[in-house]
Amino acid sequence: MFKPVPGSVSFPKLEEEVGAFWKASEIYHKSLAKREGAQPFVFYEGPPTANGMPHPGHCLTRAIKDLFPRYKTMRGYRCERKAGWDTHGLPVEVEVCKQLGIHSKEEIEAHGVEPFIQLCQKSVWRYMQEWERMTERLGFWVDLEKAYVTYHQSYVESVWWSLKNLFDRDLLYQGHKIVWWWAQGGTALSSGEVGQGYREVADPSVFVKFPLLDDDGKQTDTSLLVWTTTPWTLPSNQFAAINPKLSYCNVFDEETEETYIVATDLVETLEGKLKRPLKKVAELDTSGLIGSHYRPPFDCYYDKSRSDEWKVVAADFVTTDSGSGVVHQAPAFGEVDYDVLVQQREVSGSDIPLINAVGPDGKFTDEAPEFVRGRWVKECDKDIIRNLKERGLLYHQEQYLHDYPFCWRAEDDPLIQYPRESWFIKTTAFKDAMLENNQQINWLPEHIKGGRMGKFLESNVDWALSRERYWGTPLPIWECSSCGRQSAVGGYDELEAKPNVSGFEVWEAAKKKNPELPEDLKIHKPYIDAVEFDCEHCGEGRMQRVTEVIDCWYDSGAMPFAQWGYKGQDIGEAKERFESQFPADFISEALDQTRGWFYSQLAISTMLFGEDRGSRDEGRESDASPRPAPPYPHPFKNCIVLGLMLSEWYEDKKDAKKLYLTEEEAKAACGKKGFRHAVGKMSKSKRNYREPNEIFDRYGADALRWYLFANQPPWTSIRYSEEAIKDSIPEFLLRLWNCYSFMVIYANIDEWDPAEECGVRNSECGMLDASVFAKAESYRPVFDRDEIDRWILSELNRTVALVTERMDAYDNFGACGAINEFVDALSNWYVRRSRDRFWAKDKRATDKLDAYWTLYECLLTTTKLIAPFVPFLADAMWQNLAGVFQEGARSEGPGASANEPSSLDPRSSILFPESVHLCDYPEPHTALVDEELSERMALVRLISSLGRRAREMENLKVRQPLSKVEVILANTRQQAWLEEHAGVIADELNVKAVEYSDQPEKYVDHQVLPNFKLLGKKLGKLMPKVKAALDQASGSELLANIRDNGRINLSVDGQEIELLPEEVEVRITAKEGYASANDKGVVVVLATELTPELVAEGTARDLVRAIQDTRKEKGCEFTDRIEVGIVSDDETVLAAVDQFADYVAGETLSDSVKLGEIAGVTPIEITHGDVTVKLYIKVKK
RNA sequence: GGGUGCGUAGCUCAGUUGGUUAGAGCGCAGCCCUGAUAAGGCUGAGGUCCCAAGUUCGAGUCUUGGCGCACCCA
Repeated sequence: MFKPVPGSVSFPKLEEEVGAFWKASEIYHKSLAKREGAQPFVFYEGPPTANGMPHPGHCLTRAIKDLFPRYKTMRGYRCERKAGWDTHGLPVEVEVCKQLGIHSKEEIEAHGVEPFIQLCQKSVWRYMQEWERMTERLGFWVDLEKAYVTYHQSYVESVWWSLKNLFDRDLLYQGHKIVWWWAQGGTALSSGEVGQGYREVADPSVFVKFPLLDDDGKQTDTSLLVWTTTPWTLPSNQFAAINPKLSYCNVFDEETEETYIVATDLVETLEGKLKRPLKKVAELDTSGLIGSHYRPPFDCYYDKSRSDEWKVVAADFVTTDSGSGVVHQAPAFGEVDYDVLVQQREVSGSDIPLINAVGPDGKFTDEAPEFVRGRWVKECDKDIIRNLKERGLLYHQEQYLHDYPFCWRAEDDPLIQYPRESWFIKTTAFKDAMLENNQQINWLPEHIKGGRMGKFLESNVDWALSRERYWGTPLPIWECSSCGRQSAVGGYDELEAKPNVSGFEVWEAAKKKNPELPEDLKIHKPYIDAVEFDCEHCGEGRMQRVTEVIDCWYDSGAMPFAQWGYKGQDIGEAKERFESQFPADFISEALDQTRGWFYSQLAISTMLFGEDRGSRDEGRESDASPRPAPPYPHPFKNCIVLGLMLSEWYEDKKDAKKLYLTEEEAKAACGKKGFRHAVGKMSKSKRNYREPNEIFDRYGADALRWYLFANQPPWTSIRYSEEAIKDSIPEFLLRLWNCYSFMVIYANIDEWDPAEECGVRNSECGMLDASVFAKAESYRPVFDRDEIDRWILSELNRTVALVTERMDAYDNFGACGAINEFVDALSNWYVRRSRDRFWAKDKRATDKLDAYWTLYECLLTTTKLIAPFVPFLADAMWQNLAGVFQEGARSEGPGASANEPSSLDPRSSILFPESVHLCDYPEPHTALVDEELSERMALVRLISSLGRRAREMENLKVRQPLSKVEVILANTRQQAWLEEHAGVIADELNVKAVEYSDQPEKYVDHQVLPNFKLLGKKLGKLMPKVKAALDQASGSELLANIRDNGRINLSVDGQEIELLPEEVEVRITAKEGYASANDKGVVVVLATELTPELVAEGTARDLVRAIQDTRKEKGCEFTDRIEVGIVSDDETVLAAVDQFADYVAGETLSDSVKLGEIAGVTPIEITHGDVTVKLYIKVKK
């Protein structure tokens, strides 16, 4: 016996039970144990940070990350899923600062780095529980207990090892980076922080004369007209940039009597500003101009160095949108300006110094012109302009409105771009290798490859690795205090073995003071900073660690090896784990990770394990890359790039602040039309989305998962639409549940039990498929069963094949579509059409047993099919459907089985998979797929639907039988099919006969159209005329032509044209005046005349429905028997009872159906058409 | 300013190598069916396929140029 299925089901409750069962029975571990030794399917978890609340967007990533590993596991692969946590970085520090109520680095230092990082370490786990609960509740199977954590010592050491490798290969170097600098706070700001602080301000916009020098270094009478909006950077000028693609000219200004060089296109604009004409003297050869020398506006550096360093350079970022087409370059204060310097260094082969007249405090240094020294740069703009004016170098000045960033913590402080010493990884040396690697990755959607990722790689710049912060992986570089030479350290033990090493006592003291401190902190600031040792280079100084930590993106990008603590070992577990789990078959994150985790992984892997390691001959110690060096792609082969998650809500039209998450709620609060629909970014403050936990409680994880998988390809932007999540219950989950519930109800009534049928209860029964079922005598070969059985099994196997194909292509959307279509066919055609067979009296009728086996097999296979998608529902169904094979050996239900002893060997005490997740994914039985049968059944369904449409239009209820339906088909091949299915159609449409009209002309018009696809090439330009000719000719004549001659002959434009039958398409349309409907080459015509017999039968059916309703209202069991009495003075009712009493009795489980009252029973009044009938129904107990 | 993606029904989206009646779901209006049904089915209204030009016998689909939106970068 199956466990009875409750009348109404709560999916959230069911899921809690299934989840508890998984936990207690260790199903996840068993699913791995089962695949011991199998081919691995490698998955990498992109580590989230747990110091923020999990967000609906994380549900999507985690759901997709769960889906494919589950699928691949069922397909026979072994898929480990090691969880991971990203724990370092500025966001953590900011959280802690908030907690402490401090901002700047000075304040952190004042508070003490040691207590600060201890707080950071704790803060990392703030929302751990919420994350674990969300992960579990969503059904994301991942090994949380063995999660990798980026601050753990083994992880940090692994990162160190990789950095040492890069350092030793001369790929790690120090340089300048231009950052957005908060001078007052003494810190750089991240791009996110900068983005928050943009404000529109008016800055000066000045045109300054830079006199050109002749070959002897003498000033000429021609000046570059140079534009800038940051006059304070002029003392640090190093170049003037022009765009060689623009044209430039000399203009003579009669007022100043000087000649200037400007972009030709800007002359007119300039004239407008000056309100006087300029005289164009000559077009200039830009290539000749490039390299020309000029005199910079201030001499503070000019005097001290070689004058030929100030020159005109080419730069394509110069535009004619504003300014003069000649742009002032101060490499210290602009990223693009700095790039120009780097280029010039390369071109000249000399180390041109970076000129910087400003200190880190934002004040001019003593190198600056005297009148600005020691002053905040932004305050000096005016004085600098005045000074230029006095010296005759200022040509024009105005105000310029633009957006400029201010500090988000001190909003009066403008930020400045400022050079900081920084460590870089020479990723540019690997640009081609990364591009090649990228080329081999299967990106979904595909456009990421050549688009966002490809373009990003094309414009690769060296990775600025270091951060002047506290909570992060310390940069493992030690520098000699005496000779200044540097060494990289690849591990803690390596450090301990250094000559005369000291400083470990700082950690030991801290640990002694607070034994609770995690060991992992010893490799962090400030403890690690105390460790120093004798210089290996000069033997005199002490080696001390540089102060920086590294970019936490490097941490996460190192996870392919760092998760195992791999440090290039030749043997051992770390090596084996790493090598067997590299590269990943599958990863998935959202689009924003393109420049984040996707890039950091790709870059690190290409540099460390690449085919082309950018071999360099001047490596410091060794230039060997670590093993392995597998072919591209690595470290991941397939990557689903998820779209952004948006939210959907409803706003009160009168007050947009009032918002509702479902239309229902909005309607209740604002009336039917008092609200508007909105889609947009999720916002915590707006609260325009429902927390994941609440979604789980209201609708369940499966509803959410199905919504995420089935409603759109995962890379389009996905709305977190509560409405749509809710809809996935009736549209899919409940529909399937109803089929399952139907099966269980009737199987139990009929005492049909597959295990008993097979005689294999509690013994070996494999994966519960046809090979086991065939042991049952009642399990007949599919080919002997009813057509509808063969049909649904054909659909099932077609679906299995399609789903497998789609999932192998990482197309969950397509797979879900196929599953959904199948469940719809099962529910709305198979079960509905087969109900009579389940209700048949003879419990052992072959036809009935066929139906049970067919439905059972469909359901069981479906549970396996949907297991990766909706794992809870699938397992709940499986427990009951398959559970009968284990009766007695199992306790009741998933929740109750928590007491079972746990065993990691799925075969030891369990004879069949105790969970659907331990099953193999179904294989399609192609022999059972019958495409023609699918097509036929589709036609039958189409005819039924057309028939109902015709009834609808004539207002003829389906309950009223009609004498016949006539069907006209455009495709004569289909006629024979129909004859075989007449019974089904007659039944569906409630007609006595299905006929094929011998006078189609009476009901339909024929239209012959050219088959454009076939004829397009043959006819070319004649096409429209042929179409017109066919239009004009009589359809039935053309048809007769085809019938008699096998072709159509036309004369078009004096040309004889012959059309073969396959070159035309025949359409039929129903004529007016009949109860008919048509579509896709089918016309259905209903006979509408009613005889008294038909009316009586219709009435009888109406009575059946009324009695059934009453049974239901009275709460009858399906098997309760009743007595029926009917009182009416209507002739048709009397006739109906007279003629169809047996029929009514049979349909309603009545022992008797008679005219007249039943004593002691309160009658129920029903209406049939416009007459009233009294029903007496007595339930027999 | 540059890059990438996207503009199809009131909303959210499908739409095969270009083929002539552009589909689905939701919503709206109306109806039907129902002893598996918190279901299901049918019908209706609703479309300048963002605009323009081009290629072609034929363009939602291809090309070019606009316009608009989103994201990333500057």
